[in-house]
Amino acid sequence: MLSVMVANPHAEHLQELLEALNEPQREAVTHGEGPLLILAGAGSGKTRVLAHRIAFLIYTDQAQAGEILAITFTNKAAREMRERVERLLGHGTRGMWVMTFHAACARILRAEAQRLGYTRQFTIYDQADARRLAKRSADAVGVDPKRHTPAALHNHISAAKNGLLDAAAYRRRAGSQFEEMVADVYDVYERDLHRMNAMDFDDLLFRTVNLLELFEEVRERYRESFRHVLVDEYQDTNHAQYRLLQLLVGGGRPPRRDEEPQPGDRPTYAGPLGHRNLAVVGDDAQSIYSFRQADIRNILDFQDDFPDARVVKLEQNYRSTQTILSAANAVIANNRGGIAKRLWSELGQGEQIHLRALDDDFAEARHVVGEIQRLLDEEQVARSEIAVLYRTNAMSRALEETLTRADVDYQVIGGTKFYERAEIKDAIAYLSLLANPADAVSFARVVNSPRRGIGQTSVGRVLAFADAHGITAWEAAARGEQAGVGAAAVKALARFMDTMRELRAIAGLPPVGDEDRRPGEAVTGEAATGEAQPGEAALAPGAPVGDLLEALLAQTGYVEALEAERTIEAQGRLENLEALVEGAREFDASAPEGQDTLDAYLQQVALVADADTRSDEGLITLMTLHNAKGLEYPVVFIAGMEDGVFPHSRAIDEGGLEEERRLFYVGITRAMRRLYLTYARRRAVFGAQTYGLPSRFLDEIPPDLLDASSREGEQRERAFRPGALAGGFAPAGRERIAARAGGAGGWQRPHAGAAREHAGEAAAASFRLGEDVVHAAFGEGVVTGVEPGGVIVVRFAGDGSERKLMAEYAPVSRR
DNA sequence: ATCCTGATTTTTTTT
DNA sequence: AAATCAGGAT
Repeated sequence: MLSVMVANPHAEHLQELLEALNEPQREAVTHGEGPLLILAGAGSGKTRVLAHRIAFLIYTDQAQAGEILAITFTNKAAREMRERVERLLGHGTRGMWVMTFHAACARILRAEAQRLGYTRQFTIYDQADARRLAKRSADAVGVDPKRHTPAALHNHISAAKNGLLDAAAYRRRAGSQFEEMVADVYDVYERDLHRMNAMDFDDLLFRTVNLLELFEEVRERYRESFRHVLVDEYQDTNHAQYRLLQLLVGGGRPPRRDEEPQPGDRPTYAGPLGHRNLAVVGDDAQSIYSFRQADIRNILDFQDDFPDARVVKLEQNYRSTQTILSAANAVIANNRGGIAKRLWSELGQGEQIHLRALDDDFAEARHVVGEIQRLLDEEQVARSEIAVLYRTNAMSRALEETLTRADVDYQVIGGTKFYERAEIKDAIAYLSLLANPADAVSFARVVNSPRRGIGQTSVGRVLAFADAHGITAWEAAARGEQAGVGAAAVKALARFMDTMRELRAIAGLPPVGDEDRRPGEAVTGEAATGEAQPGEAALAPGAPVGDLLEALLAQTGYVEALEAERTIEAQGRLENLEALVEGAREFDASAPEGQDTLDAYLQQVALVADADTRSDEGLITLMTLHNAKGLEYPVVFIAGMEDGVFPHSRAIDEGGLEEERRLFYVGITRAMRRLYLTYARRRAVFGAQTYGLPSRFLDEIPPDLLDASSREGEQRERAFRPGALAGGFAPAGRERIAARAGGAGGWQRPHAGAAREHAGEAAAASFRLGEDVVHAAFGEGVVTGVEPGGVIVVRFAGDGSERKLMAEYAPVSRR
């Protein structure tokens, strides 16, 4: 090692790079070629190790920037990784692939899609689009929609894809009538996707694996190109991702029993070994994505895959106090199996953990907010140092309302997404349809939005006609009459198509019909090898995406229709669209050399959830426990510590307790100095009151780690400013918890969600447009809309927000 | 084709 | 509590 350093022109940098590391970290960073497994406990500096390793590989000339593929699970993690590497190198990382699995696959497929019978403009369907398509497929097959929801069907298909089973392979394994039916739906779903030149999220992985298995030349090219592959959060990889990595680095093992090929399956590639320069980092105790088919065995069996792998354990935690670590260790000890790790910290015992019981979800929220206010005022804690975590997104509501009321600024990570709003999805669907005329889902979405007099029936006829004749929705729309569409709708369709053709011209796209191969006709085998240079732009660059969007919104009449509504809600939608255009302009400005900007833009929009767009400094952060993985905060609240909420009732039913416990472990270990746990005896779920018991996980925390008032049985709910709501009296957890922990068998735990009572009293006040109202949480506002079903829209003066409320039940009254 | 109303569903977690 | 869906009225 030393000799390398001395001979190296970057010797100074190198030394600096390595000095800042502890011994095992340094071992991982300086490991040379060959497989490397880094078992990194929570807070042990794994991101740091990855970033340093990348810098080390470059400084020691073991790799060029362009020869590194570093994979993360979220875009946010990717961005952070890139920034850290740039800081270490002191310059940019051009050519380095630092991105999510999905983004890397999309990029490879963009270049190679033609080999699989797709054009490079293929559309990426998000979850909602995929579900819609699954519903259509289910209808086509004649599935009873009452018995099987599209979501459930799509989940099965998704699981199959992540297991690398296509429809035929899935059918071969079908062992029940239900699975036969899923196979039928899968068949149609898969065929339609391909016909529409579209892929869902799972396809991005599956098709890339297909590509690398099928085309030796492509496989070799990417193998050579990525001399070193690094993977973060390896415990959360699924089978498709596992297989992808094996193909890229050349390694692997015989199939497991549940992966045995069946007669009729396409043979999988098992060729010569590759460079095997694969470095993975992970922690089996933090595996929390099995619902996405993550397979914890990937990390547990890494040494079977690579018997010569070097294994490094990182056990020193730099984040949390010993009290917090002890709690985390005690909790996770209740799981069976797993790789033994002893996390330790030099940060001292620190403060004990605070546990509080509250009467209901709003009392819980008031307690949390009251404590936050105290920390801000009395202890000079910064807002950015505080996070509130919860199990499900829906739980943010009580917290948000209470924070708003207390005038504490906050941000929610995840949750309702910008790109999921109807007007944004419409605009994106227009772009998708322009780029990919075969995209029937987008076609169906926008053809009558704004209203053009093309209703469900007409759209259905067009799509059925396209289906019957094996043509695209675009082509079918141009032949409305033959499709049996009524005369008025034919005219409307023609006008719509004219508009779309004009927009295609503005986008710089050629007229539809001759620019690309019809999707669905795969170019297979040898015939394809050698043609089509990846990365080469086939089309002339068109107008910038921002301009195109603006033109589109104007020419389709979309903006006009919204303006005509003259409601504040429509005003909000217009503002959202302006924000979208603005974002697109920023994208244009930073896009490299104008080529294929539309495709690149659509890809980014599809793959970048705004959970990872910016997170403002200076705000309290609210998010789900899942979203918190990889983050750390000096002060962490975990709310909703009740059985049925956390662990979630579905997980209890389906035997997912160990994963829930890992999720709790993740939550605890986010905290650096201070950890608060709260639960509510009563909580509104789906608008009905539910009674819950304290989470069984609370019993697993050694009582001496809890602070005195947590243990001593009673304390007052913290006074809540302003407007001092009734401070509830809370005889707290200890007796009940201790009683249960002590008494073997304890008391019977009612099935979660069993106890419910009806909520709300009547007094149906009818509100009228323009009336001044006051809301218990949001304050003063004005009625800006009255909708059917007793829904009113209120614009609040406090924060300018607009919210839909149930007039009958919401705490609003006339002012 | 579109609007209106009542019924049903939603809540795991995400690329 | 609020969103979505289905069926019926216009």
